Amino acid sequence: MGSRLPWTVMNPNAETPAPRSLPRLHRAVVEWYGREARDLPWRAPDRTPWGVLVSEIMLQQTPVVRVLPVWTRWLQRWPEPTDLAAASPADVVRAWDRLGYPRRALRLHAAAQRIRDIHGGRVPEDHAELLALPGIGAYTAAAVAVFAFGQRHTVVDTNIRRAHARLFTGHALPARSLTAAENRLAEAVMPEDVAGSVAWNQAVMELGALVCTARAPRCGQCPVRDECAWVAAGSPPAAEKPRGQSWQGTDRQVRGAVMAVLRAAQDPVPRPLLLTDLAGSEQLAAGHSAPPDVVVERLGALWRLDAPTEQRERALAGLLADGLAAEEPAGIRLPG
DNA sequence: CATACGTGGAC
DNA sequence: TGTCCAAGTAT
Repeated sequence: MGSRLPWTVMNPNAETPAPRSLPRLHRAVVEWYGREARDLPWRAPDRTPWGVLVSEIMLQQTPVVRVLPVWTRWLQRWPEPTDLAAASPADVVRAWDRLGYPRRALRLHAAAQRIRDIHGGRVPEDHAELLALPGIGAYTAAAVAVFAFGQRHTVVDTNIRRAHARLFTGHALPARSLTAAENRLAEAVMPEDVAGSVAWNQAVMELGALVCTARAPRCGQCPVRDECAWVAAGSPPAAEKPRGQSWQGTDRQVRGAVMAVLRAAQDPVPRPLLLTDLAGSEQLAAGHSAPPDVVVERLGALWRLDAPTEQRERALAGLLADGLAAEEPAGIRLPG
């Protein structure tokens, strides 16, 4: 067979070890990383496992540029897990600022307490122990084990999934949810030696973030363009359109607005006042460019859409269930 | 396996 | 302008 197509294209279900061409791929991508990688503080020589762990949690579904300032402040304020463990949940959520998904902040806080209580205040190196921490799933456990402790694990994040899909499988985008086949592929294409595997994981992730991007991939700058199954196939478009996350008029939107009010308030907010504030919330007005009176009218319409009070109450119930807000005589407040 | 979960920048 | 997307996790 004189075909130059990547092995997975010829043998999509293969679970066999790496083909002969992989070392060249490894070298090309790792060299590219050495040239083009971003200078991020959680990659610096003086990084700590705790700093890496914090960065990985913050980076879940959140862009690097938004994480950078918050991460820096966070590490200054809470340089060790035990420092964060001693903080109040309210302070933790406020310091989280507007990174989004504030439950991550609460889980990170809980993880810090667990690290203090059963790991002697040190971030555990063991993958299974990392996985057992709140807020840490398959990706983050592997990422910390690899990037903080230099171990050999398959790191599979959205960047790597996309790069693998194009490079090896020939698809524009990976499936909606992570499949067992993707994990097998990640293991199959990873260098056998520990140092090589760490470099490869880091480099492919960066390649996905900077070059092999979701929207407009910069194939002209790709170090492995000639090896790419997707390019070889003529860069066909994605099979199915991604399903957008609904937002307007959902509990989620209301939860976001509630969080904005509670973050800004130092004292408990009386329930009636909270609901009033929500009606005038910028969050809920965002996306409307009409004059103020029209916006207010539209918001009114939004609230009236279907049982508006019930919707607000449901969002509030969600916050209470998450422990993000506490119900007390004085009003609603952040926990702690 | 699908869905809920924040926030804001880019096209 | 509305849609898509960003180093996922828990249920």
